[in-house]
Amino acid sequence: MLKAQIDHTNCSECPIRHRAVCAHCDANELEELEGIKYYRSFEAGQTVIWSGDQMNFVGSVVSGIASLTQTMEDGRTQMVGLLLPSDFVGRPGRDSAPYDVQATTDLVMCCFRKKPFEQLMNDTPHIAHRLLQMTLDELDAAREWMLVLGRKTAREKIASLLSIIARRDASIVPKAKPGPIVFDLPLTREAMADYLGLTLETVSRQISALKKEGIIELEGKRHVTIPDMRRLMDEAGDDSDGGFLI
Amino acid sequence: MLKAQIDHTNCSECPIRHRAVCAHCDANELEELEGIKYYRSFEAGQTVIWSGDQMNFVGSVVSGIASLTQTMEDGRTQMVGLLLPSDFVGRPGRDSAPYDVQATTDLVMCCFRKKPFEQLMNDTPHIAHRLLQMTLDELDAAREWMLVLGRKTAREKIASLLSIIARRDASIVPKAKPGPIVFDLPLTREAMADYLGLTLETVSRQISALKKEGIIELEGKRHVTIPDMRRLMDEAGDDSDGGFLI
DNA sequence: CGAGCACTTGATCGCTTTCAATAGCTGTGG
DNA sequence: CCACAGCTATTGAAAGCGATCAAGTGCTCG
Repeated sequence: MLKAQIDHTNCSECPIRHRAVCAHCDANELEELEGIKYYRSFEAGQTVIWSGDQMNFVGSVVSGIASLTQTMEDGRTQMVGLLLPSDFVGRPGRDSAPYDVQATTDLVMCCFRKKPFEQLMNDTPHIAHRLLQMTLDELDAAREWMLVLGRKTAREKIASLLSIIARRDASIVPKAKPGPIVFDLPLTREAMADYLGLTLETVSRQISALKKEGIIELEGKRHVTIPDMRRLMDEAGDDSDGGFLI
Repeated sequence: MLKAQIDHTNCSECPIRHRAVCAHCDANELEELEGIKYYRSFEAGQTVIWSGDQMNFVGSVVSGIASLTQTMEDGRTQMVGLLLPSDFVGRPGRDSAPYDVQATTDLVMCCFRKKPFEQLMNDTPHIAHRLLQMTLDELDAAREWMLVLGRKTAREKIASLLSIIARRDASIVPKAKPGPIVFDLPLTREAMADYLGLTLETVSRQISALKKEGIIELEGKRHVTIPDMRRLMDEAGDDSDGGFLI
C-alpha cells in the first residue's frame, strides 16, 4: 500500500510537483534534483528526527502528515507545526534539528542529502526563492496559530482546528463549495490536544458539545461531517471573511 | 534625539549593518540599496501599518521596538512578533499586510520601496539568502513562543519573557556573563499580557510574586535587575542548556 | 474472551480571569 | 500651588474555565 505511493521515481508524475520546494524548477533543475533524491517511508507514530539530532537530509512530505513537537522536561508537549503533503522539512544552513519530527499518519517523504541540496540551492535561484515563499507562509501560519493558543477558548480552539482541516481538504479536492464538508480527522484526541494546548479530556468534551449542538456530525470517532461551514467558522471566532492560512 | 539616530545615511556606519537583511552585501550591492532606501521615524504607540493595508515598502528596524499584533472582533489581541533592531518588516511577494505593525517604543526604520527591493532580491542572491536565514530564525522563534503560549503557566510565561529580554540585552552589550543583569522593560504590562496570552492583572501579580521571592528586583515599574540568571531560567521551565532563540 | 488502546464522561480542584477599588505618576489649567 | 483628569500599575475578592483524578465504554487484535 505504501509501496504504491513511492513507486513514482519520476518527478514529473509526483503528486506534489506543483506545490513543493521544487515547484518552479525547470527540466534541467529537476534532473539535478532527481539525482540526489530518495524516498523514505515511516509508519504512523514513528519519529522521523529527534530534537537535537544531526540532520543530514532535508525533504518534502509526499503523502501523510508529519508533526513538529517540543517537549518540556516534565513531559508537557506542544505541537508547533503540522506538515502536510508538499511541506518542507529541515533547515538548510543548520546542522541539528530544533524539534522532534514525528509521523502522525503513515508518511512518505522525498529526501535530499543536505549538502548537495544546499549546493543546489546556491546554484538555482528557483529553489531558494520557492523555499523563501514557503517559509514565509509557514511563518504566517505559525503566527495565526499563536492567536489560537494565546487568546481562544477551548471551544474556539477546536472549531479553529476543524476549520483548518476542513479547508485544507476542500482545497485539495478542488471542487466548489456546496453543502456539507466531509473528512477524516488525521489526528488522535491527544495529538489535537498537543496542537491546541489543551488536555485530551477537554478536546473530547468540546467535540461532544459541538456534536450535541449539531455544528458537527460524527460517524465513529474520526469521520466528521460539517453541515454548515459558516456555523463552524462562527464558533472559531475568526473574522467572517476568513482570511485564514495554513 | 531621534534625529541623531537617522542622520547616518551611510550604510557603512549603520548600527545594524552586520545583522540586518543587508548583512552580507558587498560594496556594489550596498550602493544599490542606498539608492532606494529612506528612513522613517515613529513615536511610541503609533501604528506603522494596519492589517489588511497595502504594503508598498519593506524595511529593517534600526532602533526601537515594533510589534506585530492580531486582533479578534471582540477586541482580544495577541502579539505575534516582537521586532528588535535589525529585524525585517514586510513580505516580498505579498501585497497586503497580514498583521498590525505598531511602534512599541520610539522607532526608526530603514525602508525600501517594495518593487525595487523585490527586483534587487532577484538580482542579488546575498539578499535573498540572508532573508531566508532571517525568516527561518523568526520561524524558530515563533515556534518557541507557541510552547510558551500553549503549555506554560503564567509564572513561567513571565519568567520566559524576562529571560528573553535579558538575554537580548546581554548579547547587544557584548560583555561577558558576570553577576547581575540589569535592563529596562520596553513593554507596558498590557503589552506583556498581549504577548503572553494573559491579562495585565495576572502579569502584574506574577511580577510582584517574582519580586517578593527575590528572583527579580524592581526599581520603579520598568527597571529590572536579575541577581541570578539561573534562578530566573529555572522559573521559565526551559532546559538548563538554554537553547533559546529570538 | 481478555488485554490494550482511544475515547468519553463525571466530579472536584485550582489557576487565571473578571470585576472592582486604590495607588502613584504626569501633565494641565484654574 | 493645588486640584483633577488620565494613564499605568497594584491588589483584593469572587467567578469560571480547563485541568486533574477517576471510572467506564467501545473497539481491535491476539
